[in-house]
Amino acid sequence: MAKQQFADRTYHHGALHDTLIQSAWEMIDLHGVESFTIVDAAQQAGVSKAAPYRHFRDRDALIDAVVDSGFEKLGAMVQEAVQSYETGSREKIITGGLTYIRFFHQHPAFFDLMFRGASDEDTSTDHSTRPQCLQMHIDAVSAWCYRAGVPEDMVVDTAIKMWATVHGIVSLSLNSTLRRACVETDIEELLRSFSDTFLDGIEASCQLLE
Amino acid sequence: MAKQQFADRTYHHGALHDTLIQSAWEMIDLHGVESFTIVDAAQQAGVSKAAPYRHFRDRDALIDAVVDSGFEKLGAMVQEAVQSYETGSREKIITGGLTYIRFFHQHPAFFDLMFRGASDEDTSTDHSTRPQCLQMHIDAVSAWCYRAGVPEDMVVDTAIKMWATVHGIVSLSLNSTLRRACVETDIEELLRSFSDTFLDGIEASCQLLE
DNA sequence: CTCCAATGTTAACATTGTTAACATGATATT
DNA sequence: AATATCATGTTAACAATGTTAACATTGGAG
Repeated sequence: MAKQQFADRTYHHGALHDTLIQSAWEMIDLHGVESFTIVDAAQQAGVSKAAPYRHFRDRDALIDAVVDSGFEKLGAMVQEAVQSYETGSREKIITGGLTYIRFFHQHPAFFDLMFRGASDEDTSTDHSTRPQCLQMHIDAVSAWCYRAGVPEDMVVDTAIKMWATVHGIVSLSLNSTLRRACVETDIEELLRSFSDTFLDGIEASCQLLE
Repeated sequence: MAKQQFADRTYHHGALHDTLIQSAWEMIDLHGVESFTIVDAAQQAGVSKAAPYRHFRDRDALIDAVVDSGFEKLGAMVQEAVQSYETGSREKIITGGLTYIRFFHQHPAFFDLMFRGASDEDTSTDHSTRPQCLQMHIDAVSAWCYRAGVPEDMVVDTAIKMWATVHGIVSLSLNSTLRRACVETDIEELLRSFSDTFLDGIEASCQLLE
């Protein structure tokens, strides 16, 4: 459906690369990676099933590109949500986390995909969007740490712990088996209280140092 | 290699169901799920490629059974590691978490697999090993909470948060992109300090209530 | 001992990923 | 403007896999 603007055009598609990534995103978003095929993607774009191979080495490479676009979307969404909050505020960190949660609740199929362990050591493509997302988070935590008097050498540690928390919560809430165990738990409230307990703990331990 | 005890036996294999699960475990453990095929599994068991369909509806059903066996292994390993610790102790919880981390560092391919979100609502098979793993953890946290004077209605909440923490840490340490950000971080030490900060926070907030 | 249900085999088939050989046309160069 | 070139698309093949149907074997219940 749709995408007819290119379907009956000329011999050359003109924007196949981007169209494939976008189509693939939508298809995976709706039905998961397992059922995603190059054939379907090509058909939806109105080209032959061999055409995608002019733009992507193989199926995995296309999926990899879709994952990159996912990190872009995630980064943009977090940035958007976070910008109005004061630099160094606790709310800025928590809002980032909440947005992270909401993003993957909207696109659950991509959670597994974007953080699967077996990411090839693919040096050919860029992938810079991935560390960027983490860096945004580290910056926010870093600013808060500075304000709260947390020593320099604990910043990355603190950021990692906060990220692990948010990530673990998402994973929990997306897993069908484990979800049953906490069906009545408000996920967003869970993150808030968790963050507060944790950040309180950091602050307390740092005040002892002074 | 191996499995010849059944290979040249009779027309009927005799233990194909379990053999397939075990072979599949090993193959996935070594090379990941994507490259796992029914054909290979059948060949390794010394049967035709159609034989597995007498025991499993399709490829996914076999993988699902392997995942169940994984939860069994995980549960056994945690139980083993934890049993010598005192009921209700903080160390018992942390040791459980450390074992969880070690298990998935030994079997990284199964982390994605065992916690993938799109687990079908398959009511046909058992799957009771999955909640069992979580229940063990909840019990340990529950015992600690009782000792620490944490009110009843905070127990599940606390257990979920601890689980999310451990799970997030594993996910972080297995992901190739994110691993780089914390390459010099000692994962096990990270869990210890995180747990201490968090559990201290819980204890402190509960003492205020008294 | 006989029969049947469980389990295994062989032989097909559609789908998919992938490549090779060929076609087209947008664009730079003369 | 004419043309050469290279990126991009097409068609036609292929092997591998998942899956099913039709048939074979056998262990065990009656």
